[in-house]
Amino acid sequence: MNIQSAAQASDLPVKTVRYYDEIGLVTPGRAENGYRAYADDDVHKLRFLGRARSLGFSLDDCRQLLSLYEDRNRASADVKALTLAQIDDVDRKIAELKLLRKTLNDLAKSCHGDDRPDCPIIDGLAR
Amino acid sequence: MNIQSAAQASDLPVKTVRYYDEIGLVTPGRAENGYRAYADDDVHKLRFLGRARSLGFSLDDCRQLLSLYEDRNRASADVKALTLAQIDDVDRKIAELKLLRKTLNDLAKSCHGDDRPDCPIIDGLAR
DNA sequence: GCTTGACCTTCCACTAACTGGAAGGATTAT
DNA sequence: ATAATCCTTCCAGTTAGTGGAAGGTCAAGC
Repeated sequence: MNIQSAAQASDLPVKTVRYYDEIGLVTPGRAENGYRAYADDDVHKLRFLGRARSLGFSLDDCRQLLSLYEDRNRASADVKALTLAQIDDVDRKIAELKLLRKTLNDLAKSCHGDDRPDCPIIDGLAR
Repeated sequence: MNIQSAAQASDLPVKTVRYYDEIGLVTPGRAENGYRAYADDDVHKLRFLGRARSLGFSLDDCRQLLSLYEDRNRASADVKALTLAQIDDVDRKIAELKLLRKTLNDLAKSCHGDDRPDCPIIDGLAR
C-alpha cells in the first residue's frame, strides 16, 4: 500500500505519515522503487496515533503506547502499568478541561452579547 | 517599571514578556538606557494576555481580544462569539477524552497483569 | 513510443509560542 | 573597585507538523 492509500485509510495527512516514518514511529517497508510500502499493521498503528494525538497525547506518549503494541515479550504487568498511567493522565486532562469549560462558560453567561460596547468577558479577563 | 517588575506584576515569565514585545502585542516605551519601560496599562494588558492564554485562547485570538479590549466601541457579541467557539472546542476535547478513557479502561480491565508475556491490551490494540 | 498527470522521493524552510543560553552593557550594593 | 544582579540582543532548540521545490516513477491515452 502506497503512502496516499495509507494516509486515507488512517485519516491522516500524507505529510504527517511521512513525518511519523522520519521520526521512527511508524516505519514501513520499501518497495523496489523506493516507495514506502505500508502493511495493514502499519495502517493500524497510524490510526491509533491519529486518535491518541487528537486526544492530546504527545508523540512521546504515543511512542510509549506503541511500544506496548510492538513488544511481544513485555510482561503484561508492565503493559497494564503503562496503560493505567495513561488513564490517570486522561483523567487529569478531563478535569483540567472541565475547569476551563466552567470558567469560559461563566464568562459567556454573564455577557449580554449584543452591540453595546461594555462586555463582562473582557472585564472578567482584565480583572 | 523595568521588565522584571512588569513580569512579576503580570505573573508571566520575563522571556514571555519580551516575546510579546517582539511580536508587537505589548510594546512598552524605552528608557534612556534602552531598558523597556512598562506603564501600568502595559502591565494590565500583560495580565489580560496571561489569563486569556491560560484559558486556551491562541495568541491570534488574544490579538483580536486585545484590539476589542482597546476598542471601547466594539460589540460585546463579537467577544462572546470568540468565547463560545472556545467552549465548543473544549466540549469536543472532553468528549473525545472520555471515549479514550473508556477504551484504555476496557483494555486494562481485561488484562491479568502478571509476568506472562501475553496481554489482552496488546491484543486489543492489534485488533 | 511519447506525453501528460498523478504519484512518489528527499531536502529545506516555516509555523506557534515560547524557552534556554551566550555575549556584552548598565545598575546597584558592599 | 568589584561582585552581583539587572538589562540588552541574538542564536538555537522545542513540538508536531506544513508547504514547497526539484526531481524520479508509474499508468493512461494517443
